[in-house]
Amino acid sequence: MMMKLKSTKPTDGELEILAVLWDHGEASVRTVFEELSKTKEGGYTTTLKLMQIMLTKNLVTRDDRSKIHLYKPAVSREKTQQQFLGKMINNLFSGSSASLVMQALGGHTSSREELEEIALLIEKLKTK
Amino acid sequence: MMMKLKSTKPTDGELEILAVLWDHGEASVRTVFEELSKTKEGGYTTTLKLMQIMLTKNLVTRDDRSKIHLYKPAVSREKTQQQFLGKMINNLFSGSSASLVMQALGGHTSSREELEEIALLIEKLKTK
DNA sequence: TTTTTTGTACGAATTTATTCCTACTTTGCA
DNA sequence: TGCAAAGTAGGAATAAATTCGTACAAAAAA
Repeated sequence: MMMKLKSTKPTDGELEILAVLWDHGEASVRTVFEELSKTKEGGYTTTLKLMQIMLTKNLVTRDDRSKIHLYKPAVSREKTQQQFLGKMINNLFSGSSASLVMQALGGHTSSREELEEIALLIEKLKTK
Repeated sequence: MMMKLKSTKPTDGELEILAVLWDHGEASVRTVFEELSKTKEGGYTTTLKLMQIMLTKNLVTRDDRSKIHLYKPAVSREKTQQQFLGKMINNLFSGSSASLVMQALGGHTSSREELEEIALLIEKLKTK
């Protein structure tokens, strides 16, 4: 029987770490820590511990052949985005993704190029 | 000096309660509890306690002239949507609202009418 | 009027997330 | 070699969110 390893919903702190890992592809605790330090307080071992916990939650994988362990995201950015979008659409937008899109477009500025791109996608979706 | 009453970011549990209050405009603990029970376990006093906490956080207001206290949302649905969208755009979409919109459109189905409506909004935004 | 039901208040227990301290190990270098 | 630097592991303290038990007050029903 096929048993998918459950990956729980990342917390806020975990999301920050995942963001770094998604950008780098693979990174040591040191690298992640340095990156987070740019915008955030906190000690080295805090990041370390969090990443260790993420390992037990199967949010990341780890290569520990070397002394310096290298971590990789075990969940994709896109999948995680969908996960959070879905939750938000249910919780806050009564299940209507269109309503979320309208709010996002209305409340946050987008460049003309981005708007063009979105319009294009809509055309494509309409012909489906 | 103008001091705005701080209203902190609602938690998941608080969001569920707010959703009921937004729909009803005003509701007793009993009403909210019944509503939540449709999709969720948990005792009456749990909902009560949560709503009391929300009062101290200024997420709701309360009319306690009658024995049955009536609660109203103190934050608007739209404002809260913007708050969460903003956070999500930063955390998960590298600050690009357009990228969030693309994901939402791509990953969650919308009706043709909704797509039309969005396309219309985009036209309006482009002429700005 | 007595009793039962429905309600609020509040404290305590639990759970989950976060933070940091300390111990120990390995590596690099003087 | 021996010492300092950089790592990981793991436990304990703290914080935040959630859950529920118990006490008591008010209203409704018997």
